[in-house]
Amino acid sequence: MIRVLLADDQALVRGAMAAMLGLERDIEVVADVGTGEEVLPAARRTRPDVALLDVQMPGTDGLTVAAALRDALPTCRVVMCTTFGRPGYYTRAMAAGAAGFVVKDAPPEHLADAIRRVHSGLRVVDPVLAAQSRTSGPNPLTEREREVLQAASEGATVADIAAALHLSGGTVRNHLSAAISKTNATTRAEAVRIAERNGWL
Amino acid sequence: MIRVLLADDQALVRGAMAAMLGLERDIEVVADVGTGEEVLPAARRTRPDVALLDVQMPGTDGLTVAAALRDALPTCRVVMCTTFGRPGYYTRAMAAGAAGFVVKDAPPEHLADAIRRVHSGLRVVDPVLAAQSRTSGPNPLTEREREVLQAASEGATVADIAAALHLSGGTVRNHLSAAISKTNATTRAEAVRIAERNGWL
DNA sequence: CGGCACCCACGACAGATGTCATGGTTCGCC
DNA sequence: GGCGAACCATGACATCTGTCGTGGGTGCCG
Repeated sequence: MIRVLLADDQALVRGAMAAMLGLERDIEVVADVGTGEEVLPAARRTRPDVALLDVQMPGTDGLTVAAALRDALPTCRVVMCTTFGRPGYYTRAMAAGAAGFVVKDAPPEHLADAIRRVHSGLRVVDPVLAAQSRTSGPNPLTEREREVLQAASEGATVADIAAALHLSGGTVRNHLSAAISKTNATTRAEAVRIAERNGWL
Repeated sequence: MIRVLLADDQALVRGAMAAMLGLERDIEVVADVGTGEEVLPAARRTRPDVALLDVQMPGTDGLTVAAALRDALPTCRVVMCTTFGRPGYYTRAMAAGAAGFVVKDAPPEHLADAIRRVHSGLRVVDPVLAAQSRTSGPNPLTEREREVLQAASEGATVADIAAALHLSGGTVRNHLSAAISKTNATTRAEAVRIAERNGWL
């Protein structure tokens, strides 16, 4: 029996996935939570063999949780599950010690499959994403650039960002300019889109 | 036995929802499709009692499909299902003739419940969303403003939009200015965010 | 130590953006 | 017919944005 912990912020799909996995003879869902913060306590309590984590969650995101979980329960294998097949997510998930990566576009059978493989010590990779993550490369943005672009992505103006990060307006524009150039964009908005698509934010 | 058609672009969650609904004694999933275009043919073939449609789908979106389905199979009731509880989606879904509206945050039991209620002739509404849709009101943007803002949301500059819509740059700026003012925003980017949140795009 | 990368800042400039005033057209409605 | 709403357009203006050059500070590595 493979003990599975489920983490996804959308209760409906979480319940649905639990139902689907429950149909499998060798899989047992022992816990399901809706936020990143709940994962660790639930995992300590239920000792799952595999944790299925959504990347996007309110509060602590799945990637951070994956790393923490790896430290707290080294025997528990992690499968990341996400709506968006962004190359950056993939690489970051692997860096955070995930053993598998499944996009929500994949055929349903893939999920139970991935859980079994990961449980038996194998790694489950999405070949398309793996290729993309090689071509798109690692995050080219420096920490400051990422921070500034992130703020801009939420609709903040230069003045807003400058105030929030205690910088001068000129410096903010410099960082934005660098980010725009590194993403091969021509506008701030475009840079945001590209960075988001690659999971660089 | 309630015959249900499932439409959601993410195969994994579609399969999971099918599995969950399959556990219910009185519900039978007779078709499941991944795009808006496939809905009508599948519905004609399988004659479902209830269609569960995701709002966001590649190609034809769920709201359009709902209206078409209402014309083609008037006996088939429609439940809209979506990740984002945007007030505009709710009102548009109701206008398109949907009988129910479920957000993916809702507890899993709600889904089967909603299907049963809708099948028995009732309407299923999300009280929170209904309230929001009253306060946020109907789409204040004119068709042109919506069109221009939509283009801007995809990262296009004024010049790009002007070229795409065969307008002068000044006109585009005027429409954008009007949209910004109507959304109580101060920037184009902010206007986009607000409009998206309300489902006005 | 001398590079090198990153961070911060200032100034200046072209171009884009948001606002406003003004004027034209069409269409539906009282 | 008069009126208002939506559409398109122009020109002018203040402001914001993106770019570039320059300079100074830190820390790391060969």
